[in-house]
This record gives sequence, structure tokens and C-alpha cells, in this order.
Amino acid sequence: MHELPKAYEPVDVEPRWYKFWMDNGVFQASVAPEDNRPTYVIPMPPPNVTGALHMGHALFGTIQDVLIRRARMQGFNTLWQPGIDHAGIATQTVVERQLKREGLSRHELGREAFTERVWQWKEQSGGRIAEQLRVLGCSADWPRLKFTMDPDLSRAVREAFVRLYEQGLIYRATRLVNWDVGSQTVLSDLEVESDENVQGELYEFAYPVVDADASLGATELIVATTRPETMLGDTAVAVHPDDPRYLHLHNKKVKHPFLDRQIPIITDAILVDREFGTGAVKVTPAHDFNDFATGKRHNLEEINIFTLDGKMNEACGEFAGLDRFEARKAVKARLMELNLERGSRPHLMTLPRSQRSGTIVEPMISTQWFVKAAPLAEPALEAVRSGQTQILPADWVKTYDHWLNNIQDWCISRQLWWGHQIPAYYCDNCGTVHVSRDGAPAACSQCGNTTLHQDEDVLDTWFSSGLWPFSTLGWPDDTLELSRFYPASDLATAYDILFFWVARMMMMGIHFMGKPPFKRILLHGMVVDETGDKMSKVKGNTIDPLDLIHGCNFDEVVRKALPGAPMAEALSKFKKAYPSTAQMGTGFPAFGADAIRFTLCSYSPQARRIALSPKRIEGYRNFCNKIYNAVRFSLNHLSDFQPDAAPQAAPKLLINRWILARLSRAIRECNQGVDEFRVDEASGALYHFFWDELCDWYIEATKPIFNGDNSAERQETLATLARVIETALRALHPFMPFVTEELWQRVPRPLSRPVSIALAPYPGQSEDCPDPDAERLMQTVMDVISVARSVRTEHDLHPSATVPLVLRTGDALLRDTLAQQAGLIQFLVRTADAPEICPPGGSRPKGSVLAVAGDVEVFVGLRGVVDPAKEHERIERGCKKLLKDKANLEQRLNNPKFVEKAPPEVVAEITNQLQAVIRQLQQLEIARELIEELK
RNA sequence: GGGCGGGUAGCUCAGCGGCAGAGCGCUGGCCUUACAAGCCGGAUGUCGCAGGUUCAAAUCCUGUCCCGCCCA
Repeated sequence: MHELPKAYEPVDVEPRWYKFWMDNGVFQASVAPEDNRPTYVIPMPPPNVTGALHMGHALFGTIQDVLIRRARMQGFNTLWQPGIDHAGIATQTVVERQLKREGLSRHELGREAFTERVWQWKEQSGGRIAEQLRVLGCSADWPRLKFTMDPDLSRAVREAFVRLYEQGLIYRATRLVNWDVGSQTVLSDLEVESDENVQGELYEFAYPVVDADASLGATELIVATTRPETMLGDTAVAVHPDDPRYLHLHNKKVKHPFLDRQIPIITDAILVDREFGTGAVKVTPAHDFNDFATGKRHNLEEINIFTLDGKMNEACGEFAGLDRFEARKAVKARLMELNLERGSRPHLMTLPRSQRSGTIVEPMISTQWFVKAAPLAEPALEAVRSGQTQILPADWVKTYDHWLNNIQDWCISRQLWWGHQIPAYYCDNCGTVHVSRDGAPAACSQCGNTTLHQDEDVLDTWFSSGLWPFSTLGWPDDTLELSRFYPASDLATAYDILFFWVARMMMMGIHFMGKPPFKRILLHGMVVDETGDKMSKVKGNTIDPLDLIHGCNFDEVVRKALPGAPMAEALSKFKKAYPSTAQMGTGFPAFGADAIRFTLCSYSPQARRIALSPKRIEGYRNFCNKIYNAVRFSLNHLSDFQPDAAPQAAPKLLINRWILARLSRAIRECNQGVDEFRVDEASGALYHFFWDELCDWYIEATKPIFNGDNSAERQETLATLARVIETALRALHPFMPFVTEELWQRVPRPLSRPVSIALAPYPGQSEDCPDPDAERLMQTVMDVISVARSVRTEHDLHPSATVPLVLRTGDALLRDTLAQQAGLIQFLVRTADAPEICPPGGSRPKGSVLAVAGDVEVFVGLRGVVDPAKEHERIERGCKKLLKDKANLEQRLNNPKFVEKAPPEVVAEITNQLQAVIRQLQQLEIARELIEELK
């Protein structure tokens, strides 16, 4: 085995091990009939086929990989089902844009040729994200990768559609829907986003009243609107029934100024808010959801005024052919000419925008397919209510309930060419609808006509993703996979797709499989920039995770984050979004996948926003290096060690007992953290153990032993070190798969271990060795050492200078312990000789400074090398703090209610603390006297 | 308008009844044979604001002010 370089270089190491895992089939779920291990299953949220890896993917990839790798090591038959989503609108848009560059449109190409083009594009550039997830270390079962348009998944989609149709849960209806003018398709409610507080205007104009009687009041009705152009589709004007201003107009009509139409004045208490605008509302039933409902109440005509691409249609008279925004100007100009304009004022409003195309969504009346949602929602609610499926963090249950309780029917048809074409066929003769799982029927069931055509539309992409947990396992066939891996164990995803995806999987899973699709739903936050802003191309604050893994200079990072912008501007925006990059020179070094992963794990998953700090990644890159060097040190001593040959007796040395106890504790915390979906606590426990305890204390403590001549102690320590290192690497592996595999392969380990750490047992109860006595005693030893070191530093002693040390305590057990650890103390405090350990009282060592560590008086010999003034300062500082503590404790104890009502153990604890403080104050008094002797 | 988060050290965040914590940054010293991507020390807080409950509140309750998200 070759020498390990001095610093860890992830770029050299990572690709090698990924290949090794793939070659050994480490990630593959087992379908062997005789395999009766319990299963652990995670369906991976399928990324869009158009997508490139972004920090959101890195986050879910990391979290799920931690869960799946630990479960795999724990002996579960694990399946992490990977996949890619065909992403209807997004993909179609990408290819249409490509065609546009060639001067073509999809209509010129025709449906078949266009779909062919999309498939070509998919084969070439789609799905690179799967490759990128591998760079991150994700241990999905890649040979099982599914694409939502694969033939088997398409079959599942058809089957689901037909069954729901047959059950009356899918229907076709003419409704007011959200029309995406940009993509020219209908959208579901969820795909419409609201732009809040958009600066608009509230525009007022007058409708002349037909046969007005001026003696009764106004002869015109002034309405206020934010969309003057929709007046071309007005079929009523509504006022509040009780509004005294308009009583004389009830049952009258107004005249449309541009169209040959009289419009009724109606009274409606639901639609009209008397305080808003003029208290009179124009009603456009075909283009506004509230107006649509009003229209239904009053039987109003619905007049469509727009074409599908957002222009005014033939119903608009002189305005026909204008774009909807031009039409607004034109209508206003004409109203002005006719002297009907009555004013305008600024108005903040909310605009509906397409999540996909970004254009303003137009409500339109249209015939579409819908899923009846309420009957599917009820069992999905019940599954969570009953605990069959658990949502973590539980805060989200309320949101889930609220949405499902108020769910609207789901519009599932889309006017796209890329997607699952709706399996509905219309008779060309009589129009009868036939829904069929196996293609067009030979003849119409009603009239016998043999020419039928299939519905042009495709299904909402989320319809197929809703089937994901079982369509990927072979449904509707009764497969081994389905019986073994459904329902899944955990679903982990960012909270933003709770409705889009999670709730729909719940509904579909329960409906088709009879059981909810997962036992737990784990919702985590979204990665945002270091200042808390959403990452976006517009802001120029996106970071490509691969740039963090492989390293990248900022010029290049910024070129990608804000394409086309001037470099200086882009760079300044980027650095503002990530203040900590100011300390990182000209670019990101190659942090490696492990560092990114550990960083993402270090954030609490329940935080809604995960503010990515590059400096934090650097810290965990350093941690990788720390692990690497700790193992490098260990290997210097362990190269010939073989654990199977060594005696397995429990260690006797305090330091060895202590580290095993601390390791146990860290593993317990880690397992508990992962179990509770607190990967931050889990990773934090291991970090703290490895760095602050294993490296800073244990490894240091082994040095005098390895350099000493006590062979029994050496052997015991070698065995313990080997065990601790190997166990710690296994515990860390789910978080940092690469560095742990790289090191584990070199570390002495039992012969029974498998080929890869990824298959080795995860540390757990079987290796638990609690030892609270060792922890307590070692803590005192550590405190003594820390206190002595503090004294040294505070008195400006050079680190290489040695000092005499006397330790006094009344506790005989402690004296024994300290005596046993004398070598360690000598080494870590740098004392001239072994410290002198004795009971309190008697003559004090001359020329010493006294400090206190719990029940131990620590005398550090400083005669002649120290400034008494400094010591005075140190003592005063200590006194001040102790006196404050003393006052605080006394105040509590002097309160009779506290003594009476607080739990006895709390009172005892406070009493003990007070006594300890008093003792320490007494000792500082002595320390003060000792100053004299320093001179 | 309804709902949900958040406001704790200079920054990013844990903690959610019993002595205010971590990482980074800051700072003093050190190339101590695993690691300077390091080691040994140190400083740092009206826990958004105002009330209340409690022996005890960053933590529970009420109100309030900011910030963010979702829904209508």
C-alpha cells in the first residue's frame, strides 16, 4: 500500500470509489425470492429531464443517501428508486426554442416529427442529472432508473386513467380554467403563481344607463376595474342590493359603448364590496373566476373575448386582432374619446402568473379533463390522521390537512404534444367518447362508425409522478418488486412539492394500492443563498454543486450564475449573495463531495431556508482532512495490527475506556438523530466526537503510551485505537462515503468485514459500551489539564517551557486516577516531571499559582517566570465571575418558595453548586496569598 | 383576509422551562514528528419589543413590531 499524501485530495479519490461500488453492485436492491431481510425503500423525487444538478438536488440527494446508506449498512434490503421526469411543458419549451433557432415551429414539423425530436433531445442531453448525482455519491439503484415516459410507466398511466374514468373519478367538463397564454395550454390551480403587490391602476369609466330618469339620480353607472379591456366581454354590471346610491337603477340596463349590446344591472351581495371602487362592478363571466360564479348565479351570458394566444377575438368588434395589452390601451383611448373615462388611481394588485412560461394567466372557458379530488383526498387525510403515514416535521400536517380539505378538482389535460396522450377516443360521426386502455376501439359503440380520433391533449406531468411509488415497481402487474418494495419507507423532499407531488402520491397510492405509499414523509427546507434569498438566474446567485466539488474560479462560477452580464457586475452580485466568499481568494477550491454533503447535513432539515455558506463548506472540507490525517497517524502505529489476533478483553486504561464510552454516546446520538430525521444532530454528534474528543484528546493521549515501554498498555491502546477508528469510519460513512471508504480500505479490520464499508455493519447497540465512571473521571483529568494549560498561557509561558505541577484533592479515588494519569498530564501540560498528587492541607508548594478544576487544586509552579500583577488580574477576574454566580445561587436558595416548590434534585444541585463556588472562592483567596511567594 | 415559519454572538444557525451554545469570523501564543485545511489559549449576547403564568422563561401564554413562505 502506497504512502498517503499529507493532505486529503478528494478529486483523486472520489471517482475511483464510485466505480468500485458500481462494479460490485453495492447499491442494488435484492429481488432474490429467498432474501427475507426487511426492506427499506425511498422513492427518489424524479428530477426534470431538462434539469442540471442544482443545490436543491444536492440537498435531497445527500439526505436520502444518508438514510439509504445507513439502512443498507444496518442490514436492510434497500431500494433507492431513481428516476427522471419527462417534465411536459419544460421539455417541450426547450425543444421548441431549439426549433425556433432553426426557423421552425412545432406546427410546421407536425406532432409525430416533433415528438421524435424531443426523444432525440432526451437521448442526447436529457438525464445528465443522473450522472451528476453519482458524482455526489448517491447510492441509488441505477440499473432500475425509470423515465416517466418509459413504455411500462406509460402503460401504468393509461391504466390509472381508465380505471379512474370507469370509477367516475375522471370526467370531462367545460369550465373556467387557467389558460397559459405563453405555452398555450391549460394549467392546474397549483401551477399558477401569484405576483403580489404589483403596481397597477384602478380605472373608472361610465356605462350610460338605458332610459335613465335624471330626476331619480345619476344617469350613468361608473365602474372601477383593473382590466378595462375585459369590458368587451361584460354581460352585467353588479351593485350591492342595499346600496342606496344605486337603488334607482335596479332592473335597469346600461348600454355597451362599443358593441351592440345592452347589459343588465344586477344586484349581488356576494360579488360586490360597497367600499371598494365605486361600489359597482363590471361582470365578465368568461374571464374572471368571481364573475364566472356570479354569472352562474344570475344566468348571465358568457362571452369569450380572447384567442388562445391572448389576442382579442371576433367578438370584440373594432378591437379584434389586438393583443390583450394593446387592447387595454385602445379601449381606454376610445372611452376617453367618448367622454366616458371617469378617472384612475394607482392600485396594488395580485397578478396570476404561469409557473412555467411566466406569462400572465388568462381565465378562459374551455373543455378539459378533471380528476374528482375530494373522494381521493379523504383517505389521504385519514392515513395521516391515523398515523399510518407520519409527516415530519409535524408542523406540516396542518398545511397538508388544510389543502386536502379545501381541494378543488384537478385539471389534468394539457394542450401539449410531449407527454402521455389522453387515452380517450371520439367518434368522428357522433362524437361519443370512448376511454380505452388498449388504443382506439374498432368501431363506435353508439353508431358503429369506424373512424375515431384520439384526444389531442396529454396528461399533466404530475399525473404520472403521482403514480411513481408503484408505477416504477411494475404496476399494474403483480410483480415481486411491488409486493416487496411497496409501500416505501420514507419519502424525503423539499416542502414546496407537498401538494404537487406528495399529496397526489398519497391519493393515488391509497386509491390504487389500498395502502399509503410511504410510512413517513420527511420534508426539508430549500437551499438559498448566504443572505437568505432564493437562488435564481435573475439574481445571479446560483451555485453549481459540481463547482464546489471540483473547484472553480469565481469568473467561471459567475459566468454561469448570471449569463451574459458584465463580469464585474455579475461578480459583485455574487459576492454580495455570498459574503463569506470574500475570504476565499479567486475561487472555490475543490471541496469534494463529502464536504458538500456534510455541510448540507449540518443544517437543521426543518429550517425552511438553508442558507448555504461557502465558508462552512470549507470548514467541513477541513474536517475531511482531519479525519484523513487522524487515520494517517493511526496507521503509523497500526500497520501490522490485526484485530482478530488481538485479545478482545475490555480495556482497563481510563483513556481507552473513556474513548469507547464517548464513541458509544456519539453513535447513540447519531442513530437517534437519523431516526428522527435530525441529520444535523446526527452529523454534529460525529463531528464533535471525532474532532474534539478523538483527535484533540484521545490521539494525543495515545502518544505517550506508544512512545512508552509498557507493552500491555501499548497493546491495549493499539486494539482500542483500531476499533475506534474503524467504527468511527463506519459511523461516518453515510455522511461522507468517499473519504471513509478510502481510509477504511487501509485500516486494520476484522476479517469478517465485506468488500466495502458501504456493506459493513452500521454501528449500533451491539457495540454500545457505556461507562459513565470513565467519562466522569476522565472529565476531571481533562479539566485539570485545561486549567493548567490556561494558567500557562495566561502567564505567557512559552509552549516548550516546562513547569512543576502539584495536584491536591480530598477525593481518594480521584487521587488514584490522577496518579494513574500522571504520564498523560505531564505530556499534555508539559510539566518537568510527573505531577505531584497529594491530599489538601499541609504546606503549600512555594512559588505556585493556584487554579481550581472541580475538586482538584492545581498548583502550577511559576516562581521567577511570572508577573505577579498578571496573576492578580487573573484572580480578580475569576473572583468577579464567582461572586456573581454566588449571588445568583444564593438569591435562589434564599427564596423559600424555590426551596419549597422546585424539585428536590434541582435544589440539591443548586446547593452543590453554591458550595463549589464558595470552595473555589476560598481557594482563590489562597491563590491571592500565593502571589507574595511568586516574587 | 387566513395559515405557517423566523427574529439568539460580527455572520450562518442549534437550543424551546433549571448557570446562554456551535461553526465561521475576531484575538494572543505556537511550524509540539497525523493534520498551519493544524495545535494551545482568549474575548464576544437587553435571546425583536411589552405584558403575563411560574419558585424559575430564550423556552409556556397574550399582545405587538419587523422578515419570509403558503393559501384565498
